[in-house]
Order: sequence, then structure tokens, then C-alpha cells
Amino acid sequence: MKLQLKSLRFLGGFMCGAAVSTASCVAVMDIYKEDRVHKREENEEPSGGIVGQYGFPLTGADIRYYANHTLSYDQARRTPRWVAEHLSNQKLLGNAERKHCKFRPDPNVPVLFTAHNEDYLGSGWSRGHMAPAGDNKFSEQAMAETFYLSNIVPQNYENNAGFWNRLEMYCRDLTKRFEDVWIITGPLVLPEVGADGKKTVSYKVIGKDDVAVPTHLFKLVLAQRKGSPSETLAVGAFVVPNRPIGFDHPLTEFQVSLVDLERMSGLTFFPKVDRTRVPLQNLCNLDSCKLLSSKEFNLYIATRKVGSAPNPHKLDKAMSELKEAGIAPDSYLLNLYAKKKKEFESREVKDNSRGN
DNA sequence: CGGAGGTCGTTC
DNA sequence: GAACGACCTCCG
Repeated sequence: MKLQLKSLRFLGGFMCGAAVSTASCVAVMDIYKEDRVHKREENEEPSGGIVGQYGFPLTGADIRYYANHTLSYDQARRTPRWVAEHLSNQKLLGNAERKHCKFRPDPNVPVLFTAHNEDYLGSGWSRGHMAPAGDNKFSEQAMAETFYLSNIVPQNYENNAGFWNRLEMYCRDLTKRFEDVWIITGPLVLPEVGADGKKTVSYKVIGKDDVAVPTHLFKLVLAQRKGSPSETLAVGAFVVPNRPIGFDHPLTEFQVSLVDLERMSGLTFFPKVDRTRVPLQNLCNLDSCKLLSSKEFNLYIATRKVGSAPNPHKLDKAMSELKEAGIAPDSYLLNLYAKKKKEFESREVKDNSRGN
């Protein structure tokens, strides 16, 4: 009997009434009211009757919890369906570093259904985080877990390092203006209209494991600002093609309504938010939804390079690259450069005296 | 920040 | 000799 119930929970989807208090699930039940029939049948016949004598298929879509992200995995596509995380200004503080992390198969996913690094390497697609590593500066453990391939999808290189990177930066920046930010990110395979005018869903797969390459990625942002008498809840939903997106494309170009994203993804987001009671504001009206410009982005990259330059040559190279791009360094970068330059000079003096 | 690849040692 | 991990170098 116990085993039977456990199996039902693994099916996912309609756990609400069974495992959680009904009060918190009113919104869900409203949305799924046509499914109450199915749910009741399950309750009345937990064994599934003769049809379920040997059990029903397991999907592996049950929710998996990690230190700072939560996801549902798609065993057929070897990618997550969605990945949820919570951001706050506190979590962005810390010194956890990517260089101590490694991409690896998620040990919690059955070997039969997991992706491997070999699927990605040399495939022409990069390993794109859904929950970003950079959102976990506060914890080595949390950051390391984002490198599990259960949190990764095949992503276009330029998109990953460029537009998507800037979108992730914008999300982190939101924590300066909102106490709590919840983000759900995932892959999409959207229909495309062919030459005959008919729609087809098709997607590439890579590696021995046939990891699905999404046509698009979505990111859903729920930002909350505490305040009296009522708090503010703002939502922004974005669907971005999995290809290079230049600086001439604003984020708002890829904004869609929450309902449209739900229709595209087949997911019902934030089911505990009573949308009829709490007015959800448009994030891009309440906030800027402006990503870093080309100049701001290049300045940021140069500052990172200067900060991590291991020798004077790399130090000067980072600065000259910026100059060639026609971008003037700001005072912060100039100070950082001067400081690093001094460090290298003093180190050289030490080395010389030791050598003599 | 987001990624890649190559080299060299160790290991069986 | 293949396989793997640590380390270095490279790109946007």
C-alpha cells in the first residue's frame, strides 16, 4: 500500500490535494478543475485497478531539489523542463568561483536518461546553465550543483555569452530594487511554419544521448517589493530564440504575456499566486528591462579581465582591446588597472632581488 | 559574466 | 596506450 502511494506521487501533476493543504491550492484547483475527475478516480482506486496492476509509467518529472535551485527533468530530451530559483542581494554576495566547478552528469538522474559532457563537446553547442552559476556566489555547493547537466541545455555560444548573459545580469540587478526575485528558466521547442504554410515542431539532437537542442529559451521573472499597505508583484516573461542576438535587440522585443508562455510551455507558473486578487504588474513598466549596452558590456568584460589578469602582458592587452573598441575606461577600471600594475611591478622587484 | 580548447602529469 | 584530472590559455 505504501509503495502504491509513493508511485502515485512520482506521477506528479496532481499532488496538490494529497500532499499539501487544500487552502494553498485553490488557484491550482481552479486551473485544473476539469482534471478533478481524474484525480478522484486515482483517490478512489489508488491501486489503479486491473489496468494498473503492474503500475503506470514513471516520467521522472518529479521535482528535484538542490541547494539553491529546483527543477523538473525531461528524461526523453535529457534537459530540464524548467528550473526555478530565488534571488536576493544577499545570495549574490560571496566568493564562490566557477573555476572550482565542473560540468558533470547529475548523479540523481538515472544513467539511462542523463546527458554526458561528451554529448556537448564538439557538438557546436555550448552547455548553457538554466539556473546560472553567477546567482550562487554565496555557496560553493550551490554553485557546483548548477553544473549538473540536469540544469543544462544545448545553447548557441554567442547567445549564451552575449544576450542571455546580459539577461542574467539584469535579473541579478533586479535584487537591488526588489527584495525577492523568483526566476523560472527552461528550454522550448516551438513550432515553425514551413514553406507549405504548415506548422512543424522539429529540433536537433546532439551526442550519443540525443540531447535535445531547444529552438528557444524562456525566462520568467517574478519580482516582489515589500511595502505598505500592499506589496508589489511584477512579472516579466521572455522567450528568446536559441541563436545569436545582437545589441540592437532590446529585451522587450522578446517579452510575451504570462499566459502565452504558459501555453507555449505547457506549464502553469506560480500556482500559489492568486492572480485575481493580487494585480500582477508588468515588470518592464515598473522597471527598465534594459540590458547592458555594447559599451557597458565590453567595459564590464574588460574590467573582469583586468581584475583577473595573471601578468602585466594580459593586463595591458585587456586595456588595449578596450581602446581598440573605442571605449573609454571609467575611473573604476583605471584605478583597478593602476593598482594591478603596481602589484606586478613590486612583485618584479622582489623576484629580481631574490635572483641577485 | 558566459563559455571553449590544449598540454602535461598520473594512473591502470 | 587510453583515460582522466589539474592547470593553463583562449574567445565574446
